[in-house]
This record gives sequence, C-alpha cells and structure tokens, in this order.
Amino acid sequence: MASQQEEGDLPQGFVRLRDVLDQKFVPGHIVNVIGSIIDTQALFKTSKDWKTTWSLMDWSVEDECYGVKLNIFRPRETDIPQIAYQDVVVVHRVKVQRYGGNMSFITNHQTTIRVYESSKIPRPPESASVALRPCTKKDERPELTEEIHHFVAAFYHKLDKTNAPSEEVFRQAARQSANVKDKFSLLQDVQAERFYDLIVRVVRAPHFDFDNKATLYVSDYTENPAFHDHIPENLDASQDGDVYGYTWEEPAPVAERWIAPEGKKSLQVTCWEPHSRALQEDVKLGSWIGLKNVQIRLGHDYKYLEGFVREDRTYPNRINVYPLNLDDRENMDDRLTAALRRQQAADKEKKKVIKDIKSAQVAGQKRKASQVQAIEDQPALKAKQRRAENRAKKKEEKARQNVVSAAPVAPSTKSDPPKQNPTQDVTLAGNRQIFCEKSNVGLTTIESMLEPSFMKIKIDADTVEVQVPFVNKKYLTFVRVVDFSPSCIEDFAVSRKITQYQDLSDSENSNGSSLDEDESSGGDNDPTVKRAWEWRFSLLLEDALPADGSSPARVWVTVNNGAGQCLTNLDADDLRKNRKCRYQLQDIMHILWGNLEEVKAANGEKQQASKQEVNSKPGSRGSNGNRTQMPDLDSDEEKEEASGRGKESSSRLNEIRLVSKPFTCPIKQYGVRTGKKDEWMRVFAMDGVRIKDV
DNA sequence: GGTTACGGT
Repeated sequence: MASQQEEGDLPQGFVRLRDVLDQKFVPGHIVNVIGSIIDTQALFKTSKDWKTTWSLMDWSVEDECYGVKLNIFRPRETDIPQIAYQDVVVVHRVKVQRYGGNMSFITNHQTTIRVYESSKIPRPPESASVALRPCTKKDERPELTEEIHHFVAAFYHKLDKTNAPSEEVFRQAARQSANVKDKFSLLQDVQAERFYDLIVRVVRAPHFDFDNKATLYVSDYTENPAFHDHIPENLDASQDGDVYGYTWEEPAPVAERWIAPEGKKSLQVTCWEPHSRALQEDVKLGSWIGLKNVQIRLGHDYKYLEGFVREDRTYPNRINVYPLNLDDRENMDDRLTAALRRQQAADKEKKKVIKDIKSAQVAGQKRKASQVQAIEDQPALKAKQRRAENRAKKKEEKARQNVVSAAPVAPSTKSDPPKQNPTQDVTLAGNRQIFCEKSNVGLTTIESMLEPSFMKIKIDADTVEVQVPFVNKKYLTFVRVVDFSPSCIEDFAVSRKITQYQDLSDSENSNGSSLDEDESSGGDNDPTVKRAWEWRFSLLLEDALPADGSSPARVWVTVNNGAGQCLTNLDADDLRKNRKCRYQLQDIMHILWGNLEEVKAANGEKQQASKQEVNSKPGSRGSNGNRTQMPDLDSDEEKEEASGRGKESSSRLNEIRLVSKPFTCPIKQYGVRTGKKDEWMRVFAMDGVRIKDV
C-alpha cells in the first residue's frame, strides 16, 4: 500500500509512470509527469526538428531499469534543456503515445520542461527551487509551485536508485548514442549479414503461420541484383485503370496477390513475434511501412537475399515494424517521399507500356487492312516460284542463324535515346532474356494473324478480293508459350540417316517430311549408320494481351532446325543419349515457358500427348484432335478450333497456374502442299527468337 | 539508439 500513499504524495495533476506503462491513458492523452533522468540519447537533428530522448524513473517504476521514454522535439537546438545524470524533470502537458510497442511520451507545442540539477537538490524538507536550471525555451512560462519544489526534494532523495544505471553507464550510453549510425538503406544497397532500417511498400500481403510468424514481400522500387526476379503475370492492356497495374485473367485471392514491380526489386521478409503482431494489426497489401534492424541474409536456397526481423533479446517488447502515414505530405520523411516518387515513376512507366501495347494493337489492325493491298504484287498463281524464293530465303536464314545471334529489340543501355517503336517498350514489359531479330514489321496479335488471308486480283478494271490459302508474311507478336509438342522433350530433336537423305530434295525440304521418325524403318539402332539430328517441335503460343474481355487466341507454330538452333543456341542431338544436351534444352526452354512443364505434368497431359506425337507429321492431327503442326486450309475452322482448344486447355491448366514471361516473337506465315494436287495449307513458324541464358 | 540475430518454408 506504499504506492497508494506515494500516489497521494504527487503534486496535484501529475500522474504515475506506472499508470502510463499500464496503459491507463490512451495514446494522445495529455498528462503532467515528474521523473528522474536515468538515460539519455544524444541530441540530433531530424529532417525538421532537433530531437533528444530521456528515460524517466519515478517511485512507481523504480524496480525496473528502463523507465519511460520522453521524446523531445524542438525546432532549435537551444530549446532543449541541458541535463546531467539523475536530474529531476517536471513536464507539463506532454502527450502519451505508443511507439515501437512501448508506451512513451512525446512533446508538443504546449509542453513545458523544467529541470532540477540533481547534485544541487537539497534534502527535504528544503525547497528544490535552488537546483532549478534556467529556462531554455524563451516562451516557456515557469509553472512551478512551492508544492512542486518541496516534492522534488523529497522525491529525489527518497527514490531508490539501485536499479537505475550507474553514472558511468549513463555517460557511456549518452556518448554511444552520439555516434548515430544511420542504418537506413535502399534495398539496392543492402548486403548479406548486415542490419538495416528500411522504408518499403508491402507488395505481397503478410502470410501468417501457426506460430504467428509472418512472411511478406516488400519493395522500395530500387533494384538489387541479389534479389529474386519478379515476373508479373499476364500484363493486361485492358486493365490499365487497375490500381495494382498487373492483373490476372481471374483475380487472384488477396493473399496471393502481388503488386510488386517487375524485376529484382522485391525482398522477402520474415517477421517473428512481437513484430508480426504489428503487421497483423496495421499492415495491408500496398501499405508503406518502416522496418527497423532488418537482418539481411541469403535465403534457404542460398540464391537470393531475404530479410529477417527477429525478436530483440535485450528489449523483447520492441517492435521494429511500424506503419507509415502518407497523409501528411508536409512533414513526411524525405526518404519516404523519394520512395513514393519512385513508385509513381514505376506506375507511370507501366501505364505507358500498356498504352503503347494498346496503340500497337490498333496500329496492327490498320496495318493488316493495308497489307491486303500489298499482296496485289504477289500473283496468286506463281506459288511455285514463291516457294522457291522462300526456300532460298530459308537457307539464307539458316546460315545466318548459325553464325549471328538475334539482335535484341530492347534497348541495351539506359543511355540509349528514347525509342518510339512500340515493340521496344513491349519488350521491356516482357521477358528480358528473350531477344528477337530486328524487325520493321509492326506488332500484331495472334488473333488478327489467324484471320483469313486475302489478296486483291485485278480482273479488267475491277479489283476483286479473293480469299487465298496462305500468304507469305512476317508478323511480330507478343505472346507466351502455353503448350508444346511433342510432349516428351526428348522428342524435340529428330534424326535421319545421313546417307539416305544427304541431299534433301526440294519437295522433301519444303514440307519437312524427309525426316525419319519411324523406328521400324531401320538404321536407328544400327551403329554403322550415321544419323543427323535436327530440331523439330511445335509451340502453342497465346496472345499475352488479349483484347478486352476475350480469351486469348492461340496458334501452334513450328520450330524448324534453324529456328531451334537460333532459339536454344544448341545443336540438335539424340536427347535420349545425350543427357547433357537434354538438360541444357530443358534449362533454356524453362526461361521461355516458365513452369509449363510442371503445369503439363501436373495436369496429366503427358499420357494424352505421347500418342499424339507419333502422328505428328506436318499437317496431321494428334489422336486427341489437336493440331500438332499445321493448320488447315479453312481458316475459319482453324480459328474456331484454336480458341476452342484454348478454353479447354486453360481450364485444365488451372490446377497449377502457368507462370511465364511473355516475349516478343516474330512469326512467319507460309504455305505447304497438302499432298493433294494444287492444294495448300498455311503454316506458322517461329523464327528469329533467341533465348539468352545469362 | 547500440548491439546483434535463434525460431521456419
């Protein structure tokens, strides 16, 4: 009951520190307090004010060694009183706050502070007024009554200071606090095995596990090469009003949603108690937060840096996660302002890319209309001649592909002049490890590419538009790979006996049927017969940017040996025998199609597709009715089937989400004979794409 | 604020 009596001893209107710690006053409450200073932090300049912190002790908290913190902010350095060890302060009208998980005081304009120099405080019943230090702040009116002077003398000499730090410790602590090591860092500068204070945005909401540990992703819109490369999914031009920018065909649940900027700009952070509690209360997707003393280390896989906010062993109550207020732009921390600017710039850039993609789509439509006229110059009946030219071109290309890598479309350095070509911006939005040949062809979509081919024919004075089986034409598309064939990667290369087919005849070369894919034809297991290996596979491509509301159009494109060499930078070989080549292929294709293999495996496509690949000769259809290589003559059917299959496929693929970066892809349309006299079908082939394994 | 960092995918 001693404390009751002590409470009674406090001058009128003053509160016990214990009651503040016990949260008897809500944050924001204004109180008067008296305490002895047991700890101090050196004065320093904030972005606006001078700041110091004192720790106060009174009878009610004398059995503890920490006291209650008083945070003093004042515009001038001289406004802050000088103090010495264990000086007694009388503080009027100070605000109670909760900061870093602890209760403390913060000054405001009304707050007055008076200090009694401890070494001069006389023993009671004398008045302590003789120990009063001069008023530092000019407008500070002394409000000290005789009652207070007498109380201070009694208070100081009665206070049990055995738990308070010694004068030596006090001095040491004060000195240490002077060498303020600013641990703030941008994410771009953090290194493993160090501790940092961060100002970041939550780009993936915290996920809490059973022991309340939280995992979240944060970004300050700076890039660190040691971070995981974030791939935004399905950048969608139809969603440019979306505040999150990157959206999904079907909105992901909030818990899984990312609003991370593209690239190596996001850090995974794990927070333990008590920090995780602060996340639970105040932090959502998109929040800006301060993180203090984040330990940076390599993650479990030793590949990427991660952050850890662990319990402070010396101060287990300390919380190093705090929400940042964006409303008061005037008094905002400069570092937060800068981070917000970076976010804004990133958002703007993203919008620009989306806009450019949209206008490229529109331009593609217009171009398509004008190209119909250009076809006039290609007489329809000179197909044979065109084929010959085509073959020559292909040979040329093959030769070139073997020597020269495809030129990147994306600007290689930041110092490049600003580019107007929309495809370049598109490339920025897509997979930066995939490059394609420079092209003077504008960007178009699979959707419009699949539209029937027409050409204009002059009959006397009239021009008639005639639908034709195919045109020779190049396209540039922005796509992702959603399926491949054959389903076994080992079958991406096929062989032929060298002796038998050394000189490929025109007809064999043009429709690709020269390749011996039949085991029973002999020679495959005959070691004396040399076999040449060639790439031959197909990829199902899907528009990465479907028009508003529509499901993306898809098309199977073939990849011939030259295109395969260019794409993978590998020479074809027997992938069942040459395991190294097989793994290299798998690694490189992973860059192109992301987790497509896993998606296919998980969705049981393997069994279905292994049958289909047996028949996968150009123009044939797999047993499941899918076109594995060549589209039909009837383009209406082709389009219908392509989109129909798309739906079916995407619902199957839903079990695991396909994660891959879209890329800019040149595609060629040309024609091949069906085998029937004068019958042609159109074929799409990927060409001039290079995956860079960096 | 100085130090210093486990604990779990």
